[in-house]
Order: sequence, then structure tokens, then C-alpha cells
Amino acid sequence: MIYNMPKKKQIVSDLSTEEKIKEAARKVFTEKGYAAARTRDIAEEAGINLALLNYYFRSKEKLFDEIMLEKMQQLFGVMFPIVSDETLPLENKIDLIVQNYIDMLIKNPNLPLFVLNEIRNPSKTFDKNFPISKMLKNTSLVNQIKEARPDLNPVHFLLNILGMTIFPFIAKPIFGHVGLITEKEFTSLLNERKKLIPVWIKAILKSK
Amino acid sequence: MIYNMPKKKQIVSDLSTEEKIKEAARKVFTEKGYAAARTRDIAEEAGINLALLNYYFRSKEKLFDEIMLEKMQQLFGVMFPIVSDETLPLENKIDLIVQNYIDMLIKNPNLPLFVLNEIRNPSKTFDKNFPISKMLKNTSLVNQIKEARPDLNPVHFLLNILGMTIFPFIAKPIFGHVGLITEKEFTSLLNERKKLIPVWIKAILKSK
DNA sequence: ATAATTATTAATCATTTGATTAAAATACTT
DNA sequence: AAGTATTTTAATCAAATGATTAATAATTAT
Repeated sequence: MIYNMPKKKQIVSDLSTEEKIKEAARKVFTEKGYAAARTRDIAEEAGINLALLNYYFRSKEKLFDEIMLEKMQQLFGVMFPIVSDETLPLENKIDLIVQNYIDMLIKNPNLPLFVLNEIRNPSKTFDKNFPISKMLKNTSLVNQIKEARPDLNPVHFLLNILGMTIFPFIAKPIFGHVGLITEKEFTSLLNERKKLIPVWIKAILKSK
Repeated sequence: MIYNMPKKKQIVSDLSTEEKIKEAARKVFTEKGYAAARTRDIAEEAGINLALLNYYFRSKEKLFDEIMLEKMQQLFGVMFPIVSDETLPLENKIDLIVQNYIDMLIKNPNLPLFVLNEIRNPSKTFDKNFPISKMLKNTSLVNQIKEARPDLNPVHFLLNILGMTIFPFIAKPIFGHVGLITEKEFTSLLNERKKLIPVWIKAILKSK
């Protein structure tokens, strides 16, 4: 045993203490969720004294709120600029949404499960005027979908795009645990889907 | 104030004590997840003394394991008989899977988020020969999809069916919180999807 | 009816966990 | 260099929480 070895999972880096804690909190919170995450886990992961967590962030909940806001922006931020672009044709919007989401989610695979899971806790305040609500009002995308399919609620198509794109990441634990598919095969499938989902969505939009 | 009133949220019934505890555990675990659920919550919900929980189930984890197994069977049990039916044509399989899932999930809206969320905890043993693995080996459904689209990995289509069907329930908290859609509108959308998703899946299977 | 078994309760334990405190170390200012 | 402010640490607290125990009540068997 060698002394002064970095502890098992520490994030050893030259980041500021505050940023080390946030980085560790991102990891622990998204992996375990708020309730299962212990402040001691975060402190150890960050390689800092537990008291520093409270020194910089006051409480576990305050720290969580910062990370949660960040993660929600990360998750919803992908759609927002594309959805509201008035010049981009519908087909390009679909291409971009799917590709950008899959690229981002490959780098942050447990982001959707984390956010969607924590959101249902009613204690956490949830800003009413968050992207989603705007996304479904009178954005360019929704209007374009309405034009293409006036007979159906446009929410159907949003659910289809997001469902096909995001669901694989939510269902991943099953495939992983079962050992049915390797990490490599999974990524390969996802890359195929970047091209396929837009084709399918367009087929759906035309289907009568 | 009247005495002997049932406490706020108790499940007061003529069930056996053991079944009362299980019923309460189903509710509390699926609502809050394992980590956030306290044994005291479950005891109160069941209207029993805390010690009885341990008397009947030894520990929180043992109780959880029973509920979890049950919930996984509930979630995956919908697909299994349909998927392996050798006589049923592909189109009917799709119809049945989508309809049965939506009907079941309307009654158990937070089932998918609960199961998918708890599954990722590696400590929980996860049976390797669970439905899912069989579902993707050489079942009738997979063979039929291969026949319809030999050019693509059949997993794509499973992800599409399940994504379009299950994702709305996972994403529901967002819509709910934002107040974008009422409970009634949501159910109405879901009922529309029972007919629409099969149409869309068939369009996808034909799309080139 | 009495004994034995099973079910239920109140009280208590032992750990875990979020948070605080007071002292020590480090950095910054003048 | 001395003093001040900031950062970090070890020790500790208080509350929460899963679990147990010993006594009591209810049920079942003899």
C-alpha cells in the first residue's frame, strides 16, 4: 500500500473546490438520484472534506437544485433553439432534433432518467415558464406539424420523436443488465437511429 | 374532531395484515422509489405498527424485492404471451401489444419510471433469464419483423413500439407539472394512440 | 378452560446522515 | 512581518431511520 494515493474514485484535478464539488455532485446525483445520494458520497468523490460542501452550498438540497437546473437546461436546451427557428423547414427540424439529441445523450446516457425521475417530486419547485410549455404553444415546429397533419394533435408527433429518440436511453439498463447487447452494439444502433428516426417520422407524418 | 377516524392516507380494509403491508408498499415504493421510501411511510399507509413490517418481511429490502419482482412481471408480462405466439400475424401482434400496454399503463402510470429507475441499481439482482432476453432471441415477433425488414436490426422496431407506447407515461410528469395538459386530455390522447401507434408502426415497417 | 402459538404494540437501539462548530491552515492585505 | 480574511479540517450534534426486544393481546389447539 502506497501512501498519499488518491482515494478510489476521487475526481483529482486542478478545478476550484467549488467546481470539484459540483462535478462530483453531477456524477453522484445523476447516478443515484437525490434520495440515494449521500453528501458523504459527493465529498469523497470530490476529494474534499464533508464540511466544505455545506460551506460552499449551504445544504444538500441547494446543491441539488443547482445541478438539477443545469441538467434540465441540458435536456431541454437541445430542442428549444430548433423548435422556435422560424426559417427552418419541418424536415430539417426533425433531422436536427434527432441528431442533436442522440449525440448529446450518448455523452450523457442517464440524463433523461435522472431528470424525468426527479421531476415528479412535487416538493421541487418547477418553473411554469420552462421551455416545454413554450415548446407546445405556438412555436414554429408545432405550427409546421399542424400544417402537415391538421387532423391530429401535434403532441402526438412530439411524443413520437422524443419517444423514439430518448426511450432507448431510458430502457438501456434493461438491455445492459440482461447482457443482451454490448455497449458497442448499443452505440452502433443509436448511430443508425440518427438517420432512421427522421425517415420514420416523415413516413408517419404522411401515413393516413 | 372525531375519534377513531382513519389516519390521513391509510389503506383501511379487511385485507390480511401481510397484504395490507404489501399494498402500502406497492404505493409508497412506486411513488417515491426505494431510497426515498421510509418504512414508517409504508407502516402508516398500511395502518399498522412499524414492527409488523419487519415481523412479516424481515427487512425493507426483502419487502422491496417482492414488490419489485411483481412490478417487473406486471411490466414485462404484457408483451411475453403476445410476442411468443406462433400463430398470430405480425400486424395483430402490434395491435395487441400497443393496446394492452396502454390499457395497463393507464391503470399504473408510474410503473415504467419506477421499474426502469430501480433496475439500474446493480445491487439488485436481476435475473438473466428474464422475459426481455427471451423476447429478443428467437421469438415469433422478432422473426416476423426480420422477415418484414431483413435490412434492419429488429431491435429498432421494438424500441419504436415501446418508445411510442411507454414514453408518454415517463414524460407525463413534465406535462403535468407544467400544466400544459389536463389529466383528461392526456387520457384522451393515450386512447387515440391505441389506434394510431399500430398504424404508424406499420408505416415504418414499409418505409424505405 | 387452559396452554400454546401467533399477532401486535410501545419502547428502545444502533447506524446513518445532513449539518454545525471551533480550531487550524492557508491566502491575502497593508 | 503582522494582521485579517478566507478556506479547510476534525470532531461532534441532532434528527431520521431500519431494526430489535420484551411485554401484551388475540387466536388456535388440546
